[in-house]
Amino acid sequence: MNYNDRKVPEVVIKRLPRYYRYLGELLKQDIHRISSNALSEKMKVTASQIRQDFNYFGGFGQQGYGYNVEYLHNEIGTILGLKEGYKTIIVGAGYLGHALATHEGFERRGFHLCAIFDNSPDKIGKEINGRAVRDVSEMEKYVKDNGIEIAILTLPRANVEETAEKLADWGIQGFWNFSYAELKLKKDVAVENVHLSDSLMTLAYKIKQGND
Amino acid sequence: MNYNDRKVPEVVIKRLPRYYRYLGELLKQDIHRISSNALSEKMKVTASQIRQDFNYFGGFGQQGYGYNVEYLHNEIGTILGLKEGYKTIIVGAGYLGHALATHEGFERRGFHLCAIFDNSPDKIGKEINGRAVRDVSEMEKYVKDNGIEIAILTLPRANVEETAEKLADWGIQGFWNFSYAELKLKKDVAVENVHLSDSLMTLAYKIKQGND
DNA sequence: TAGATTGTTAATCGATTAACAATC
DNA sequence: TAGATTGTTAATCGATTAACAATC
Repeated sequence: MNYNDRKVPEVVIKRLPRYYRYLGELLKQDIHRISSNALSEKMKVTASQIRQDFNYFGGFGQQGYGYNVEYLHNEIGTILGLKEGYKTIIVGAGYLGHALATHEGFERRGFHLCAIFDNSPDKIGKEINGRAVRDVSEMEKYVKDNGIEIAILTLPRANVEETAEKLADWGIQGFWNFSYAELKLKKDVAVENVHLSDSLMTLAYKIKQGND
Repeated sequence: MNYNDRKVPEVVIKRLPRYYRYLGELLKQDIHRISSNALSEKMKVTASQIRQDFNYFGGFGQQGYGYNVEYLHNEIGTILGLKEGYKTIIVGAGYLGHALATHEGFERRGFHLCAIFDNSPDKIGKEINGRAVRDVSEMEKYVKDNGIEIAILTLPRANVEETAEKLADWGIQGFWNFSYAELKLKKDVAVENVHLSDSLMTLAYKIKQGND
């Protein structure tokens, strides 16, 4: 699991993408060296937490020097699995599917979008970002033949559960689920649920607090 | 802040939308009464946590009976601020803006979408869900005249910071930000950042773990 | 070498779980 | 009344912060 088998807490994992993001920013600004203290100021967390977090994976710094930004960025990318180059499909070619298909940061993070599927005759055959939308009836063969690993689910709620179970049977290892339902699958596959409504409700609460 | 001024921890707030979601489901299934124990099984959390969470707001149950689902659902909705009917605009009429504009759960959670803005001549005037896309040059007047409270930011990263600062000056109280940048504004307004890339990276990590 | 800053242990803080008296 | 289940206090667990020795 990591260099010394301490279990990495969920909260730490959740912070890794944010570190990755900030380190990427630093690189863009041509900053190649940073101390936990300087980084903590930028990110509004404690330096202690930063050092503690990195140490779950073995420590990437050097006493008296700090961290090499490029190296650290790269290591975190590796830990997150961004070098794996996962083969991905999008299921559901609505506006959201469209938005994700044209999402720039996608390929950059090692996700290779192979195909887009839909069941509506209006959409099948139309091009999205240079790719023709395929008929879901061809999906089983495509997924199996091409060894697809990740499915992005942007289809209507009613069909999600059933579609995902099938996809898992055909070999999909991870789901990025945007439908309202909380996906719970029989097979033990990775699921990341994106609940936009939850996020919106959190915003509503924050505004209400501010107005008190 | 709440019925006895204990500060509600951030983690509790984050769980409220999920409770709200599950309670809504129960109502759909015509279940009108539930114990913390039964709910805990469905939601895969401890009954203790559920009771503890609700008690930050004063306790909504009855000994020997449990919770009235409708009442509880309603109360959590109120706590979250879903009854406020916030006036909302979308800034950026790309695919993501489009997706959110047609998002069904939107109005249902008390957000009233008033207008959509873009700066591209290609998009201005086009209809989205029955609303003409407006020119951003009219945005200041529109926001001020109509007392808009929330702005959903689905515009390119490069323009986000500047646009958001202006909007805050014009009276916007909350931002739902989808751009890659982490919004930090001078004014003290509510910001909910949605980092789709972070979510995707978390998925990548989970898959990698599963494969180990 | 002296100064800086990490890696890591120890102390603190907060959140979760357990337990049970209150009460419907 | 007896049984059920909450509201709430106390115990436990885990995460964050502080401190400092190791070392570049």
